[in-house]
Amino acid sequence: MRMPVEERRELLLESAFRVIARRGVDGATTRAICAEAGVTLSTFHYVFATRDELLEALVERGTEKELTAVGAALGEGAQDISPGRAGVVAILQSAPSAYIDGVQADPDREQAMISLNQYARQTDGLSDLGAQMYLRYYEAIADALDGVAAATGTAWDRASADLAPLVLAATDGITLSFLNIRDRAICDLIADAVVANLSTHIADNPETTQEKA
Amino acid sequence: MRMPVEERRELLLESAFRVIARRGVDGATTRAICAEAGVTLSTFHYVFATRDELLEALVERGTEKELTAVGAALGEGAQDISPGRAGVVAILQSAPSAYIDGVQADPDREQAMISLNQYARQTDGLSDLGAQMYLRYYEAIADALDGVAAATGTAWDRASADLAPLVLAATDGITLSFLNIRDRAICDLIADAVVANLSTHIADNPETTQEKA
DNA sequence: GTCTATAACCGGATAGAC
DNA sequence: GTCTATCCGGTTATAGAC
Repeated sequence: MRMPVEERRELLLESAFRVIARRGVDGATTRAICAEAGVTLSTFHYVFATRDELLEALVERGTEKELTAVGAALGEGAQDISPGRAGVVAILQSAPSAYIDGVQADPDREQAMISLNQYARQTDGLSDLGAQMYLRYYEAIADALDGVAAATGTAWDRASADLAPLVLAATDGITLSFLNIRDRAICDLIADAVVANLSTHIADNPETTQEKA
Repeated sequence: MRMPVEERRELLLESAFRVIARRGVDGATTRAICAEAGVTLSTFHYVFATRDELLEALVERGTEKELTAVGAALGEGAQDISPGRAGVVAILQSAPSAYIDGVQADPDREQAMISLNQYARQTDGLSDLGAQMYLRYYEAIADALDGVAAATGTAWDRASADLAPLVLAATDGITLSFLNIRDRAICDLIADAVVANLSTHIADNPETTQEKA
């Protein structure tokens, strides 16, 4: 079945991601990817010069997709905004819950993201990309935290950039816990702890001081 | 150089771990492991029937070693015990700091542990082992938390089994953060947050009530 | 127990027809 | 663009000498 290059490229990237989710990066041989995509080796090499090239593209693409997914998840949480500390807590509680829902619904996806991150870290020329990936997550989370504060008329008692690492660490912890023992209750425990911790960093500002009293 | 089987077995396991630390599980070919150990392929297969057999043994051994390492780290922290809330906080602060020191001193070691955990999770017949690994960590951490409380004459306001997941999630988060961006300050931020969170769960008991006033 | 040599296989990549 | 057929390097595992 003939197909323009860009489309075939997308198909191969998606197929590769699915294979990696099931069998890890090293299990994602060109043959396995091609079988998943329903094409032959030649078609693969018509689109990508080498397997490494596909993996690099996949690492970049994975980061972008994850960032938009995170943004979307936080967007949902920001639906029901009530001002003041209570409003912040409500949003803080819904976001990790939504994240855990996502992990539970599609654990293989997270498995693939972890595999790709590890691959990037251990691969010459891609380790910087792994670092950038994390830094961009931090930025996105910090922006989201600022957004929450702004929307609820509150503020954080320290730079949101200092709070973002806690959030990412928590999601990493939640993800690994779930992938290893598949116990949602434990994930909720971790999520509750982060929410509790973040809550201690809400510094009510003038508009909502009445919440405090 | 002749050597009893058990000794050769140990040597091969250690060599394999070092190779995995540098190049990942899939980079740990039998050849690479043998080169690291200074033996030939035949010697490898005299000790282990297959490469998979070595990897399985290594996953088990890795868990044990990590558990004893965690125990030792907590043992150090328990040197200077002062009673009451202040004593707990002191221990809580020293433990993660020591953990981060360890990660910083030998990041490849953590890289190897992560690789092995991921390998176990994605390998048929070893995924249960990955789960057990995590559950045993939880137990060890819960025991340590109980020990801290007992040594300082305090208590936790909830089951230590409900606090353990937070600690492991934090160490996972710290480890991944460091491996990706190598910024110790960020690791300390995460560690501080866990300590702060755990501190909120100290329920002073009769012996140390004076601390509260 | 450890070696050298080799069998058997798998993976990435290419050639050339269509 | 996509196919079939093939090359070639590297990997696991084994055979048989010492």
